[in-house]
Amino acid sequence: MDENQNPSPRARRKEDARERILQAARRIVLDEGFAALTMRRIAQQAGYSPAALYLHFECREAIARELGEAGMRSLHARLSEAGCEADPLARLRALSRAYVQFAREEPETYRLIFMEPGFAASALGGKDETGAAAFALLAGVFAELAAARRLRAGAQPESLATGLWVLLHGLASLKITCSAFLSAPEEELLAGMLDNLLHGVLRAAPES
Amino acid sequence: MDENQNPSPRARRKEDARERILQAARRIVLDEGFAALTMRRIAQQAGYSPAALYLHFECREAIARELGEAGMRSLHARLSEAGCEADPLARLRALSRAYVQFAREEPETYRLIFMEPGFAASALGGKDETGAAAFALLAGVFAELAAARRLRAGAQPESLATGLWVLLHGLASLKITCSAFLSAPEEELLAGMLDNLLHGVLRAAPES
DNA sequence: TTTAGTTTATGAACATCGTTCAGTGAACAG
DNA sequence: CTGTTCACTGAACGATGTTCATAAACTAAA
Repeated sequence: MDENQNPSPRARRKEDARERILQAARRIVLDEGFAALTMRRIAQQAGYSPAALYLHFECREAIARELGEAGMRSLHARLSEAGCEADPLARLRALSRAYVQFAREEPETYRLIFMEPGFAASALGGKDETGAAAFALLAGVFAELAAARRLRAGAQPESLATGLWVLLHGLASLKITCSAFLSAPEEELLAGMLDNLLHGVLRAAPES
Repeated sequence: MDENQNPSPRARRKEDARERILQAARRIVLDEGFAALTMRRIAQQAGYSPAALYLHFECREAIARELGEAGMRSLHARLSEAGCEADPLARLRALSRAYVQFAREEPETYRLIFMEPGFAASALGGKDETGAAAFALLAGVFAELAAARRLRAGAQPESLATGLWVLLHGLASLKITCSAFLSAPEEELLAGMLDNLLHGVLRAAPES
């Protein structure tokens, strides 16, 4: 089909409208939170009638889903940026910091991706390649450590990567829903947890 | 004031009504999920008119909050049951298993307590003693380990307890919102993560 | 340009949501 | 028995997601 090889003014304006609606929705989530993401509110912000949104999106959830996918791309970009550290241990710490930093700076986006029912399930479990790519960044660290024989016997890289994600998500989501509970600064908590993880997982005793 | 030292039939029936409403709400959350917790649905299930609920509760969120507190008591009870293990390491594993098991068996209750905005914050950060008691069960393990000098130098019991909660919550909540992502069985994942944690935290190398 | 057809946008409406309120009957106190 | 309080209801208000008939705007063919 016509991918983008002949952007007729029709299709162009339609794509513009879609993008403007998404932009309005993104702004609402950032400024007023996910709970404020209302069809009427989006329409008002985008300069449309509420009914007009249904010409470009199937339903409210479709908009939220697309917003979640964009958020996942944003998270992946941040992780990619942190993933250029050469040393795997430094990279692991950089990736972890970038992850919780994303959740801290855009809590409503993080909630939309990972804490609302029906989004994360399709984003990570389904065919979304961005989620898989983000996970691969974490898995790469442990794969590299395993290749260098720096993991203790019996440690499986994939399980470790999953465990790291569990840890990061636990910290990020608890900070969002239950910030009063995490008494210590999360950066400090994160550093301590990573230290524990590495102490338990690495073969030798690498300083830092 | 009159705590319960003169249960006039008036107050008794009022308390009964409250309890019946809560019971109906609990059933709805368990059977149809938290999203289905509607005032009209609760009223119908309890045999009341929707408006009648406001004679016993301030608003929908008040009902949900009370349900969340009851859920927290239930979680605390489960943890208490698992907390009678004498050996601290075995107790840690039992507590962890009980935690994720609760989240697996009552995911909607767990979501209500820890994943919805405005509940966990008040339950754990505020003056809710049940949440603090539940956390104390985890902290007790590490306090005991510290007293027996089985923790590695520099390991702070309180931080370790928080870290364990982070880990458990990460596993429980990812299982709920993103079950497709956790490929390995969660029991297996939990065991591996606990092993890593202990390997990194304990002084000697205790088998099992 | 005129005409026919498709696309885009709207306003009104429906069902459902949380919540409020005037009114109704029953249970209580004197 | 009487007057008052209490538990409860039906109807309503505003807001939600969504649909539909209708109108305006743009596109393509005559």
